[in-house]
Amino acid sequence: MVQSKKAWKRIIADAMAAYAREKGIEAAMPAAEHIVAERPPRPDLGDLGFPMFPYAKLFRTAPAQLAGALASKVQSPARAGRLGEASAEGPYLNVRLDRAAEVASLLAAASAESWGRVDSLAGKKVMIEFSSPNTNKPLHLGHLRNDVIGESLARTMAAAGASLRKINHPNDRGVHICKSMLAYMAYGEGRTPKDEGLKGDHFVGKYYVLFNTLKAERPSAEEEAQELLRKWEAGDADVLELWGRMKTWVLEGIRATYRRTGIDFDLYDFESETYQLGKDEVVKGLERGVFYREEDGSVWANLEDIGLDRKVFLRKDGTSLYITQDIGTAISRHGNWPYDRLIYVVGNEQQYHFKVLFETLKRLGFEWASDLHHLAYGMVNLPSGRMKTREGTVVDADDLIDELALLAAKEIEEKGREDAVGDVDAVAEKVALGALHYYLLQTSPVKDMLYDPEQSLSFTGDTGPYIQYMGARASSILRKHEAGEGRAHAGAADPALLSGDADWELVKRVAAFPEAIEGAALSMEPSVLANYLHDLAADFATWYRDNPVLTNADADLAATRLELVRATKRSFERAAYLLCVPFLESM
RNA sequence: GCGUUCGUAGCUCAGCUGGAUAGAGCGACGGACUUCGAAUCCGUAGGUCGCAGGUUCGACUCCUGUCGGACGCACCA
Repeated sequence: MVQSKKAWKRIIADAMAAYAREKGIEAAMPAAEHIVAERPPRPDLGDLGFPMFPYAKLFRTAPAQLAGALASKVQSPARAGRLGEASAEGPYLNVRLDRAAEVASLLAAASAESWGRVDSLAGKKVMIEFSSPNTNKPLHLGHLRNDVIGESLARTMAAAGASLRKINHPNDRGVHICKSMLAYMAYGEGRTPKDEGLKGDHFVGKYYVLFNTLKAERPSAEEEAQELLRKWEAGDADVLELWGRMKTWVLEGIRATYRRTGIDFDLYDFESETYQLGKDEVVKGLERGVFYREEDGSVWANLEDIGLDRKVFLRKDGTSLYITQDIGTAISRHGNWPYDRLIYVVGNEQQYHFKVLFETLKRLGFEWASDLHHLAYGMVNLPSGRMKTREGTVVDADDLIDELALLAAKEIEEKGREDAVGDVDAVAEKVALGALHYYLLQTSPVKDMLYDPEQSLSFTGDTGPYIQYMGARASSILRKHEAGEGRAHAGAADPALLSGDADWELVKRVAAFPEAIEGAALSMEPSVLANYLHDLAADFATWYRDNPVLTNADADLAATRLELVRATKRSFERAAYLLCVPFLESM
């Protein structure tokens, strides 16, 4: 279908050129790739629509008249290429594709191993940094959004041909880490997560919260935390030992959550290992006049000329800051693996930071600074407002998934699906993840979103489970066929049989899968794919209800529709994978 | 105060690089299971796309202003 669209643009461009010659018009004609194609609002108007408004004044002809003139010019090349036919529909040149030809090419493409891969980003190296948790507490709902955006985007860009490197840049140093250490020293009595029967991240997180208690009991606690940080930076053996121990606990816990949600990384790039980076670059930049030194010795950049502020890059004692480090990591990453793009999946509260970072790298003379991209995502709010640690309104990632899985298991039991499903808990877990991930990806990343626990626990409507259910229904039909049931065995597939309107609508939807991947990959918006998948599921639901496959009286039609089900299922599977929604054969 | 960003149906969200009557889901109401699994399907009701200008043959989409919300403007990360 993508090919046909391109071919039509070519044909129309040629027809315009010919028409221009006839009319003696010298003006430059639009290039084929610039001709806009759209979907007519109603199926009976055709499969593709080309508005003629933009070319009216070029030809000094009314759009409707132009559409008419081009329609006749276009017929013979279209027929020759089995591309269907064109007609003027008011000011639009509309195209009805050759259904049999399109069905044949779709069924062939969808059965190929390459189905679900496009080449829009072929040869590109994309590095993506996401998740990057603090190593003093477990993951919460906000991380889940970050994680699934990053993972889904990585998968999608890889499907679009890019080679990906996924990086986790945990924040494992700083005063907040020291606070959990201090509280552990005060209350931990040498206990381990095992002793308390807690997951490592929850265990350490507990002490981080206990720091507030400590502070109430001991007013010097804040200062002690600062002192601990100084010792850490000085390399104090005892401090480093405890730091390492607690960090390991947290990471074990967080990694368990990643395993559960299907998130993984090519590289862990700890801040404790990179925080010294960037200083040299700042010194070099100082010599070149990119930075200036204040009287107290601190080093600054003045970005006021582009409407930003002045920003510190080195403290007066010469130590580095967050932004200094980011300068260093960007440079060293580019040195190790020269990327065509580096995407930072980081909350939108850091937009200013990245603006300054990118601008500074540009001023330092790195031409690849324009390849850096901050994928800013919005906050996840609750109906009651913001999540706040102090108010205990943070939705813990593990607890949330547990709760969802429990509910899914109950649903399976209520429907009496235990036997059909096999391992109830395993399937319930996948339904839970499908519900969660789809919910988080449905909304475009830039927007703040509302997380309504009750609504997210509902499995009806525009949800992950709905999509999984449709995938399972498609699988079920194929399974029955494999088991020898149905009439498809007695027939032979013939693409021409799917020319009826009902089949055609589903064919078009399935065929649009590659375009959805391309759209999501280029715009870096997993929600594009999420919306596509929902449309696919909804179209399939309507279709299979009214159009018998295995039970069809016509064996050839049964066999052909079976192929369409197969193509649909493969699209479900691959699209769901890209969205981190587990595919289920049965649920 | 300055900057960034969001503002579409009662609620949660779509709406592709501006194009033909603005779409889903939830909720409400009414239908469909001796028929490939009803976590489903079909129908009805519900919107002056925050507001006001501007650009354009054409604006939910671009520009300006304005109102409202969120976030940011640390020698924290």
